[in-house]
Amino acid sequence: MHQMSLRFALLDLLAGEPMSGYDLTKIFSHSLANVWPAQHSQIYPELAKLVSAGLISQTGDGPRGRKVYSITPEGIGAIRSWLRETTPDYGVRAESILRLFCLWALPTNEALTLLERDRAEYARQRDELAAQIRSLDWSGNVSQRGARLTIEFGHHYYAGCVDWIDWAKVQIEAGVLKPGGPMPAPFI
Amino acid sequence: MHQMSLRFALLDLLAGEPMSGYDLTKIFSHSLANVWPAQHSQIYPELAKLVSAGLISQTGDGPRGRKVYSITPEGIGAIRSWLRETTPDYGVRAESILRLFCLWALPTNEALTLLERDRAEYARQRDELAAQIRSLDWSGNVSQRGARLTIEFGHHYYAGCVDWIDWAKVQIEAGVLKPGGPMPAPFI
DNA sequence: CTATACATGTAACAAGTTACATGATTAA
DNA sequence: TTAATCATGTAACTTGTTACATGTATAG
Repeated sequence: MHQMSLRFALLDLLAGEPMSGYDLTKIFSHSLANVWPAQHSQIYPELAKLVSAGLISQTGDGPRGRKVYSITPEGIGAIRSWLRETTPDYGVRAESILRLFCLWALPTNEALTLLERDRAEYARQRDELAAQIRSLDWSGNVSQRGARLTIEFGHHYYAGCVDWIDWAKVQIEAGVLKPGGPMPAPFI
Repeated sequence: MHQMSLRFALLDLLAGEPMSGYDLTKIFSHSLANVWPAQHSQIYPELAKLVSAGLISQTGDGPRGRKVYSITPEGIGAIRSWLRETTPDYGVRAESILRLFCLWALPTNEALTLLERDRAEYARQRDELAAQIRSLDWSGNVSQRGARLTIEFGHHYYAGCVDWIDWAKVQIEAGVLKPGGPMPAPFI
C-alpha cells in the first residue's frame, strides 16, 4: 500500500512554492523526471483530488484560466506522516536495462550497435543534468535544495549507466553471449 | 508505445529454457526483480495472451496442474523485432529517491534516521546480489548470461545508492535542508 | 496429520499513458 | 495573421498491485 507517490511529489512541490498544474507539469518534465515521470493528464486530476482532501487549496488565478494552488497545514502533515509511517519501495524499474537481458537474441555486431545507441543516450542525460546542476539557481527555498539532491541522483545514475554499458560492451565483444563463450568478468 | 516489457521479459526467459508460470514468477522475484518486478497475478494472464498470439506454446505438464511453456519461432522473431524496431524508455522510476525530495519536511535528526534505514536496505540488496553473482551457476545457456548482465546492473545500482546516501547524509548534516543553510556540494 | 511449498487462476482497484478536445495570450 | 506557448481538462486503454480463491504433493 506504499503508492500515492505522485500525490506526495505534488504536495512537496507546492510546499516549496504555490503554483499551477502547468508549472508542476514542467517540473515533472525536468528535475523530477529522473525519479518519477508524470504527464499533465495525470497531474490535473490528482490536483482536484488533493483539493477535495483538503491537502491543497486554490489561492490564485491568472490568464487563460490559470489556477494557482498552495499547500495547506494538513498537506504538510500528510507529507510528514507519509515519510514517518510508510516504508519505501526500494526497487527500480528500468526498461532500457531489461532490454539488455534479451540481447543474446541478436547477432553480436547488431547487439553492440544497440549498446552504442544506449550509451550515447545515457551520456546525453548525464551531461544535461550536469549542466542543470551548474546553471540553475540553487539559492532558493529548502525544497529546491531537495530537488538538487534528486537531480544529483539522476546525474549519478546516468553516469553509472554509461560505465556499466562500457563494461557490458567489453563482455559482449569477448563473446559472453555466445554459446560456449567465456563467463562474464565481475563488474567493479 | 514502448510498453509490453513484461511480455518480452517472459519470452526471453522461455527462450532460455521451457518452464512454467510458477518458475517464471520465482525468477521475477530474484534476478529480474532488479529491473522489472512482476507478480504471478500479472504473469499468468500474460502467458495466456502469449499462447493466443502464437508466441509461446504449452509443451509439457506436471504435478498439480503444472503447465510448461516453450517459445515458438514466432516468439523469437518478436523479441528481435522489439529490439530492432522500438526505442527504449531510458527513464528510471525510484520511489525511495523521490522520498528524499521531501526530506526537508522533517527535523534534521529524523531525516538522518530515515537515511540510515535507506542506506542499510541498499547495502543489503547490494550484498545479496554480490552473493548471487558468486554463488549461482553461470555456465549455462546464453540467456543466463544475459541475466548475469542484469544482476550485475542491480549490484552496481545499489552500490551507487549507498554511495549516494553517504553523500546526502553529509549534505544534510551540513544543514543544506535548512533555510539559509549552505548549498549542496557537487557529488563526484 | 499438518505445515510448507507447489501450482494456477480471477476480481477489484490504482496508477500511468496516449489520444482527444478546447481555448486564450503573446511574440514575430 | 499565424505560430508558439500557455493553460486546463476528459476518455479510452494498458499496466501493475492487492486480495481473493482453490487445490495438490511432499516432507516431517
